[in-house]
Amino acid sequence: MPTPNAPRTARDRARAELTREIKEAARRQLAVAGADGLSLRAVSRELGMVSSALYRYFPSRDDLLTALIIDAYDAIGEQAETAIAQAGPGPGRVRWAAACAAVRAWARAHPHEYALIYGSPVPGYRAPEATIGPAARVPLAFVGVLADAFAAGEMATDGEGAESELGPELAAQAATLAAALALAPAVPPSALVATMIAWTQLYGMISFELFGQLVGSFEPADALFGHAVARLMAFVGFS
Amino acid sequence: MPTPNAPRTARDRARAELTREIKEAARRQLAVAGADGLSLRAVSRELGMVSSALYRYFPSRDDLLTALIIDAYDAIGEQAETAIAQAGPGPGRVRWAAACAAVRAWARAHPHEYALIYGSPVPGYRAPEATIGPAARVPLAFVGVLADAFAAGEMATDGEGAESELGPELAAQAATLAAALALAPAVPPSALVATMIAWTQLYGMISFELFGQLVGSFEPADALFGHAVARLMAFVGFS
DNA sequence: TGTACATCAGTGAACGCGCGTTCACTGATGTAC
DNA sequence: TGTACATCAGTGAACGCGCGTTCACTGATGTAC
Repeated sequence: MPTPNAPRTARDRARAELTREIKEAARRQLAVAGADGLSLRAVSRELGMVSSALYRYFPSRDDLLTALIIDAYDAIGEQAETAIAQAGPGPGRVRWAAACAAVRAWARAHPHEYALIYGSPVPGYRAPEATIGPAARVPLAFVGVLADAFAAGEMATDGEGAESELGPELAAQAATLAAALALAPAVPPSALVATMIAWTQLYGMISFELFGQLVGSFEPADALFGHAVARLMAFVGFS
Repeated sequence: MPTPNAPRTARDRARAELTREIKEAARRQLAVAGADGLSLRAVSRELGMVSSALYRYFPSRDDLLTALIIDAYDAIGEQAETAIAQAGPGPGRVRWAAACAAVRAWARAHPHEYALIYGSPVPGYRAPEATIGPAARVPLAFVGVLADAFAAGEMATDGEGAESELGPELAAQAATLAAALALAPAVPPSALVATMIAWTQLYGMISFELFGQLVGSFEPADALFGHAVARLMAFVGFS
């Protein structure tokens, strides 16, 4: 009894496999030439096909690029989610730290895919809506850890002054977001802001490391990363 | 009496001016096509010249790119330095905040040049050593503010526990850097690490804003930025 | 001040290259009866 | 189970394009005497 939605025929199986191989070859291309330099002809060459054959699988170069972007977002998101799950049901700070380490590990293992999704945008390429969901997985994973920690009563509450510190505009943005994510009222807006700051910090540190801005100062970056993650957890409010 | 080192002849003056115009046209090209897409032919077209004429000014495409990179680093560095100088001799936190705001303002005003220097590296392009000095100006500007604040006794010292918190590897890296920058012993290594973290944070936030990762959450980012800068100053130790 | 020569900026043609995409085609695989 | 037809994957040639770089050249600008 075959799995539902699984390819039925040999043709379907061959198609699924070739689609995967095309994306793999394209990912290898990314490393050599970057997103701008991704070339259908180079991909087809690597697969021993004629370039026009790729059009049976992807309607255009941009569609292939989109597929790679979605895959990359999904991969790094899944890595974060898995790390959180494997960190088990202990204190939230363990899951948080595991997620940070997982994101960095994925980035270091796939620097060109990381650059594809978090680097400077490719001029002339407009990311379609289908990328929005996958792109949100990593930040949502962090928010999930945060919400669980609040539910478990682990978080240091800043007292009544916390919200006013945000200022009216930021408080409003955070409240809107908290409502949209169904976090209110358990998770205070200030914690959401702190998470966003922690996430931009994580991103900044990984990008500096990968893009070579740390060369000559804090390289290798393991110690700096570990230290920053620890400090950031206190900043977000993990006890 | 002409300024020393100033162009003497009409030919020299024309050369300096055209060099400037070429770089300006190239910067406009960056916005359209990105660093990868920067094309000598497009630049020459915009200037009404034949493409081979550019070789009188830049020996190759990569050399033009290098010139743009150095200019961009110098421009954002100078912006930071100027902002610090204009913030006057008051408390260091005022100069620090001014520097953060200046860096963000420059990035928003020149997003494509920002992407050129801080975005994902262009595959196949190797930044020459001449970029190292200009690249260091912004972080050094922050370090300068930090050192002044320590000299003025403004910084909250963390007590004797501060260094051990760093861990041996990070403490060693920071100590080496502090010595190289002639900051020891006035500026403790932990403050240098905190500055580095603040700088990666600043970079992460600006990049997220510019590269569109904030769309749908904390956009416009002014409030988030102001809040983060304030929190980060406390983190670094400004009182 | 005037002349002879050297330097330099810009031209236009050409080189060899790689690219995305289209199109009519052949032959293999799958489907309906 | 066997046959007739439809679907689909992959081919190879071609389209029009833009690119970086080289090279011999012309004419203007600068310099030395």
